[in-house]
Amino acid sequence: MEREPSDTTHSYCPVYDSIELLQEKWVLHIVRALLEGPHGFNELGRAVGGANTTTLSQRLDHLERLGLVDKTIESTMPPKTRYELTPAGRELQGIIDAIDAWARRNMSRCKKHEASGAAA
Amino acid sequence: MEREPSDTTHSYCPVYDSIELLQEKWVLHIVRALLEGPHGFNELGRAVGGANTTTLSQRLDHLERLGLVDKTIESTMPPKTRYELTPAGRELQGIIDAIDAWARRNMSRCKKHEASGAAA
DNA sequence: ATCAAGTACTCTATTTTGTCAAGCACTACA
DNA sequence: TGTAGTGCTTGACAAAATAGAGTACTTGAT
Repeated sequence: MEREPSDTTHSYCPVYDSIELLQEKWVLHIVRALLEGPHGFNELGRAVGGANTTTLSQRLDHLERLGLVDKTIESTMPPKTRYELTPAGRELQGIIDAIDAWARRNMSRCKKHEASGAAA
Repeated sequence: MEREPSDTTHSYCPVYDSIELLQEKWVLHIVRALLEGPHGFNELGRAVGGANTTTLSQRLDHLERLGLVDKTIESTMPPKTRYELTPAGRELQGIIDAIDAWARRNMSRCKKHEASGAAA
């Protein structure tokens, strides 16, 4: 009675897949930034808190392939690109809102708890 | 006009910190599993889809230090441990619900989009 | 009694993932 | 002219996650 990640009796859960996506490093930060409006590439990198270009383009590429982000090249040579959320991407607002709500209510307490050496 | 991750003018956002926490690999899966009820260690590992023990104990340790997870050793020698969410941890339900709602509405479309070679 | 499997972990080695630095090709401003 | 900005890509490298073995002990089957 073994279970593998690809186990078909346990999988196919879209929620599991979504979690897999959202826990990719920077993805949630990218979504949060993009919910505030379209961004350029470097601009976005700064907005999310300093993701490096390699990772950033990798993540954006993934989000684009999933149809959550739209990439528009406004001009090639002075390079100008615009990244923005598609309708499906904009629906992620609910998730960010939930995180926002939780964070404002619990995060400071968490850090306090951590600092007070709760692992004793 | 440089910006570093530790930039105090831009930081201190609890939301940013929460995202940092939630995007740690397996954390969302762990929370989702624990919302269904308490779990033992190996049991939890299987529930989240096969995280290895090293990573799992690391994550549980982190969540415990933040006061989101409670660890109870029920017996030392037949080893038996119980992991469960604290009240603050249980409040993460809202986030999982939001992910759940989004996933059911959009995830299948995403995968379709991806498969259809949208990166052409 | 002995074998197989389960509990909760930790340790080491290897693979996967993410990051850093540099560079291209060009514009804008001083 | 030089410095800084735009949007990326590539190759070398570091950090994180993984597999797999090992510890110590119990339960259930044979």
